[in-house]
Amino acid sequence: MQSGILHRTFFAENNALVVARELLGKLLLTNIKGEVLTGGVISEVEAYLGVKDMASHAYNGHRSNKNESLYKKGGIAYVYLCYGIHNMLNIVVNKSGIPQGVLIRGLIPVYGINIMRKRRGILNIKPENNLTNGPGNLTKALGIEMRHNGTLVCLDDAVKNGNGLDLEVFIENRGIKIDDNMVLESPRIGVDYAKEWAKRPLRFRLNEGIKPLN
DNA sequence: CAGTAGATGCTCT
DNA sequence: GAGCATCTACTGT
Repeated sequence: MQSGILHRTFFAENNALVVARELLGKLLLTNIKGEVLTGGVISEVEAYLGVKDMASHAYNGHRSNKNESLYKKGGIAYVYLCYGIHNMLNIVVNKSGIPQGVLIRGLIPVYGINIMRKRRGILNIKPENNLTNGPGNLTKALGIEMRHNGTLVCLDDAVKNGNGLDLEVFIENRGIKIDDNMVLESPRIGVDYAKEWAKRPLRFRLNEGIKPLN
């Protein structure tokens, strides 16, 4: 895979399982207008496998204004509000009509640490390794909001302004290799209601102690 | 440490 | 009106 912002084909031509695993070690970055670049290395993700997956918002073909983004062609953001407080970021994957996504749950902070602290409202109070851990925390640190729902997060030649210059939220490859022995697999968080799907190992995270930088 | 209550707002029934 | 793909602070060891 080339370095730089990922291309839409990667998201649109792979399933959530493949993309989830591959996103570990990539950089999730935000360039919110008028602010400094913020973000870091993706360290934790979950795959949501769509219509058959009881933990998915698209289970059994469920479809509404809220989750409409999931049904679009991969390579855009699916952002929704959880517990009335937290914005959750998924990357939509697979072809149009196949509603799969990858939830971003954790980052190793790299860029714009002070801005991220400011957005979190913790300044110098909390230790840095909690700055972008957890799906609600990282969206807050990166300035990701509901207005980003449905927006492109990668390059797409077929789309107007798909050259990456206008992206506020995007994913980059910096050539960080994540070997299988660096990855922990476990059940997903907060989906106990999903019966047998609650136990499937669809959560992937970097082993503690491995902190790839640059 | 582990366990839990409360905050909070929108969608769907 | 219920129920959420959560987080923090507070309790009790």
